Amino acid sequence: MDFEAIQEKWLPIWDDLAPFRSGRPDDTRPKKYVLDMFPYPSGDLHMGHAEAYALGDVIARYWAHKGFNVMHPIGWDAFGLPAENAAIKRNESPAIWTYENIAIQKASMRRYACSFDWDRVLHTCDPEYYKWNQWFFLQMYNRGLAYRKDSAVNWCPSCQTVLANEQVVAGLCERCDAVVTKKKLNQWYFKITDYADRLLDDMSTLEGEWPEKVLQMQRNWIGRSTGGEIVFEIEGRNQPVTVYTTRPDTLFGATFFVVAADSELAAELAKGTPSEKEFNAYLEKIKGASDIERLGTERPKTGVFLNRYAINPANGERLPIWASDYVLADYGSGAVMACPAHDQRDLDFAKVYDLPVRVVVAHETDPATTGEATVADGIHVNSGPLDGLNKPEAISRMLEILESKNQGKAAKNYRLRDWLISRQRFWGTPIPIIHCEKCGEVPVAEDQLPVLLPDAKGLDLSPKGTSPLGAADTWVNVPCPKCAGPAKRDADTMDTFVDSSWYYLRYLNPKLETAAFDPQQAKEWAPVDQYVGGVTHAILHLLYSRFFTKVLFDMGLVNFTEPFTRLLNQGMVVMDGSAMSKSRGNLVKLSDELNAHGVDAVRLTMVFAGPPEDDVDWADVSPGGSKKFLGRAWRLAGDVTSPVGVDFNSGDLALRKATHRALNDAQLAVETYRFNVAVARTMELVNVTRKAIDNGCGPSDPAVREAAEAVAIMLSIVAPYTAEEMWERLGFQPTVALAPWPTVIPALLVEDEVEAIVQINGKIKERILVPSAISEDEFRELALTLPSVAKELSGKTPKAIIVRPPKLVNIVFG
RNA sequence: GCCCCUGUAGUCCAAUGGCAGAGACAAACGACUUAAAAUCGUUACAGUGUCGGUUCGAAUCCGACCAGGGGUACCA
Repeated sequence: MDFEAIQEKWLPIWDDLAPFRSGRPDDTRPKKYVLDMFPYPSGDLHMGHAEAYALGDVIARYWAHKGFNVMHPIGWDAFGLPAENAAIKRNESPAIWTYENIAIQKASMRRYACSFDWDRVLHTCDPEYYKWNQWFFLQMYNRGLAYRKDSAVNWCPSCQTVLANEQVVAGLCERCDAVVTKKKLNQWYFKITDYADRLLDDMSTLEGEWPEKVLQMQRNWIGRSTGGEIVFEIEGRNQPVTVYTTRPDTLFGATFFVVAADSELAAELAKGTPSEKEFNAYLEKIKGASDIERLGTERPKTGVFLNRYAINPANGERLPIWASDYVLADYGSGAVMACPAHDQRDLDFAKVYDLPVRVVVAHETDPATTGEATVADGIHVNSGPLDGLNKPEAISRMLEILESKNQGKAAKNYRLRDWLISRQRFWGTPIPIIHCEKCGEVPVAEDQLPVLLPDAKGLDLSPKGTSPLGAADTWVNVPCPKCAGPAKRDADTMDTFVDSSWYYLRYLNPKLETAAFDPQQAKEWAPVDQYVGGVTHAILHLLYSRFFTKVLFDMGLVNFTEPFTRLLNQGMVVMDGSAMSKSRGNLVKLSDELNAHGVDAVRLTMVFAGPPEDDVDWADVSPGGSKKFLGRAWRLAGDVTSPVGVDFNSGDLALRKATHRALNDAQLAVETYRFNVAVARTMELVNVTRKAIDNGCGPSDPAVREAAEAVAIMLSIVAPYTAEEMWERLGFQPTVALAPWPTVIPALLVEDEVEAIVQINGKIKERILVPSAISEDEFRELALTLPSVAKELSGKTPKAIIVRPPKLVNIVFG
């Protein structure tokens, strides 16, 4: 079997037949939307793509065989930094590099036999696409969900650019390994925190449909906690400060008060005090601290006493106020009540500065001497009205007391922060806002969209800390839409995660000019029935897309609140136990593997390697073995001598049973993501059929044809070229991709007789053939009258006899 | 530190609480061959990370521990 020739033979035929076009209006088949995460066009496809798309293809092709109108689109996540870097290096527009790579990847996907609907392709860098990013931005803006604020962002002093969190690896810039620092910039945000509760609570509908791991990661990321807000008066300040705590029950144990050193509150409190100088010096020190230092887990606590006091609302005590960097400025109110006996961080701090530790929850050990804060439940002491209560009782009692005095209330808090979408980069979606000295922020009118990117020619794209767009004078300087005075466009571009948050809807009608997507089509196709992609996107992309979908629901544009009904995370392809990389020298090139073994063998190897969510170690698998198997399957089709349409009913019963058992097991396996098992069933059927041909019913038996046809169809979800060849050899017209999955005949799944085991005290005594329909009484009787069993029984009365027809009888003696 | 996942033949992996083996890789031997490759056939290989518990019965359920992997990083 010459796979090169076979590949060349079928590609034009598939182009012609386009079996996976899903847009025909007269198509009455039920719809199914299968979506692979779209690739970033950096170079050609690699082994990771090969695995992901092989798995997505199994699912898409399977449902097509099962009679569904499957939509399986592909596109490119085409904005992003690598294009910009390539552009700088090659001194040309990022667009050229991007579209070149898209063409390369597209050709590889075609060769890889991906069952994509090539009529639905989209590229996020097309103005026709990013126009709608801008439109969504304006909708967000109008709904109060897009806003600007100053905040400290990751900054690489060497590259002179802002970095996303994902680009900071262990405190270092992923590109140049410089130590990343923080820089304060005015940035755009989407208010995802408004949706925190819904993002969390709606996950109950994804239970069992998404990997538990992903749901867990999202829950942790959102990080909802419950507790209370407590109002502290500050001596010498009119305004009180509210702090959030999960442990209002320990308020009587508070011995000091801490504000985030980098917060405005800290600066204000320090001002004019004897501590001001010391505070400023401290602030300088921690501002210079890199993430590396910050990441040190054993980092000792530091801080400055501000010579100010807060009043504990529970007992009127004066609490010294400290400023420290162990309190985060952007969580809660940037200030905490410190109860060292029952909070480890507070205890660590108290130990450094010799602050008092007061136990309010009784425990065998004393935190002050052990250095271990006691966080467990216990009886409250030294706490006035809370004495004698346990933790939950004390929490609600304290909240009642505070509430009655207007000094606090129950509250929730989230770890989730708003989504920073500004990027100081060229190759992205321009933010459709114009800044006017007189009118302030003015949104671009919807009918003026898209705000096109300027020509990159002549622009300096090299990173320098400000957006390259700002230097495009003719582009950036525009009259204010409101007052016609001089104004400037916002020069930042959007995070590319905006692009991918709604692309699944654009596929429904990627050429639509009047809207981002067609709500009617969305009703018919969306949400996505099956999403397939890497676990690397477990948090950000999936969370953002869920957020967008909820906003769209609130806008009345879609009638669902979750974008992806089922999610499959495939593992990575690794080599010798570790991720492939050039520097490690363990890179396996996909094109080499394809040239050596053929597309089908590589796809089969990916699918057969193990459960899809596990990593595939290319050192552990055998594309050569896959190729051999494909040859065996293919030869089967050539051996069949009975004609197309022969009546299978007269075929060899044993082989027919094997065929229907295999079909049944394989479909069950595919539907539960056990693709490797489905392949094993196919291999089993091939082996059985081979034996039937050579040493059994012979090649002319109709059951052999039935089996070979089943193999072709089962194989076509994994190895489309081989399956197509088999289908042709079996006398059919192309394409096997549209052949219906054979209907499993239930009667052929039933065995007349099965081997049962008889146990005595759980140990196997006998194996007997019994009718599979045997009744419990008959089965028990049969087992008990076996000579060897009867011998054991003589004179003794069993304590219990467990009968599980038709598989097992267990006779238990005391 | 906290949270999650996974531990089954030499290797990758299967087994609704019911005979540990479906499938494959690698190995050994054999057939074919002048020989090799390819192909075909045969064989061998573990008692399921450890300890305890539940059960008539545990790879499977529960608990502790060990090992590997992943997520997260002072979130009050």
